[in-house]
Amino acid sequence: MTTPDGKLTPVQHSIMQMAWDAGDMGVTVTGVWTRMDASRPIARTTAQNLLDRLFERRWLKRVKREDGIHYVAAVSKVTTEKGIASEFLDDYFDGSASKLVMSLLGAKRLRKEDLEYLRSILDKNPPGSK
Amino acid sequence: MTTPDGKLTPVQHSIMQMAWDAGDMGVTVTGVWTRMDASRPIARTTAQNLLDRLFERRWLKRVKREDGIHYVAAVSKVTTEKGIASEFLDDYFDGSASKLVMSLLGAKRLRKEDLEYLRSILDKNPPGSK
DNA sequence: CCCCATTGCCGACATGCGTCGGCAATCGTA
DNA sequence: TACGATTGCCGACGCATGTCGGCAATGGGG
Repeated sequence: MTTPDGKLTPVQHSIMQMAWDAGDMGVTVTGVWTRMDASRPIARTTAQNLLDRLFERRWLKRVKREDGIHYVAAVSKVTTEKGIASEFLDDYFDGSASKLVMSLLGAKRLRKEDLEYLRSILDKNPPGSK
Repeated sequence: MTTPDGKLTPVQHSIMQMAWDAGDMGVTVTGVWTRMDASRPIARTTAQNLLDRLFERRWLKRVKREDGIHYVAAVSKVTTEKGIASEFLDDYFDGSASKLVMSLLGAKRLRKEDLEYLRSILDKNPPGSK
């Protein structure tokens, strides 16, 4: 039960991203507000609530410091993204990574660098039996 | 405007899946209800509303036939899945397919068949420069 | 022909999310 | 010291979603 609740929406994920980038330092309401406001104008209380709800759902930890309240990521980015990718696979691609990659290929979302990179990963993986 | 609105939740996607499987025949409220009820007990009106809202959002077309109302997929599965995969990539992996595949790899969601399949895809792709 | 099962549809609910206004406390500077 | 800006927090909204009950119409079997 020290595990986060539920899934992350895109907005929520973007906030977690800021928290991960900030490391132990954590983020503040004003900090998040400012950065979000850059793209789409947002009220300060909006950032506030987003942060608070993420805290209630145990995605963030609250740390009171001299200069105000900081929110620190409670789960690692790597762990979280494994979960996100896995759930997505199960929810929309029948758990088949191949199907997902094929759709990505069809959508032309795999650029040459991606292909080369994937090849390098594949090249140093479990003995390709064949 | 003959384009569907918004994204599909997992439940909604599972219904679209039934519609795609049914092809031109389409699905009926009772049919969807029965199949959903198999996993988790659901009221008939729940299936009804799910179908109706998907219709309002232009994911399904309504076809009145002698034996009742049928709902037929209004968009192809292939097109839809390209979109789903693309949006997911942008929303959670910074648009980078490589990052996504790495998470899948870390989550051990790429089985041997997947790796072999990916290799075969890579093998017949744009002249790997360099 | 009548009754009951099926079908279609309307309205409603609890929840979560993104969004905000307003208020009280605090703090730095003029 | 006094005042304006900053910070923390509560309550609320509109909307989408999954869920359901109830009712009217339709139709097939006894």
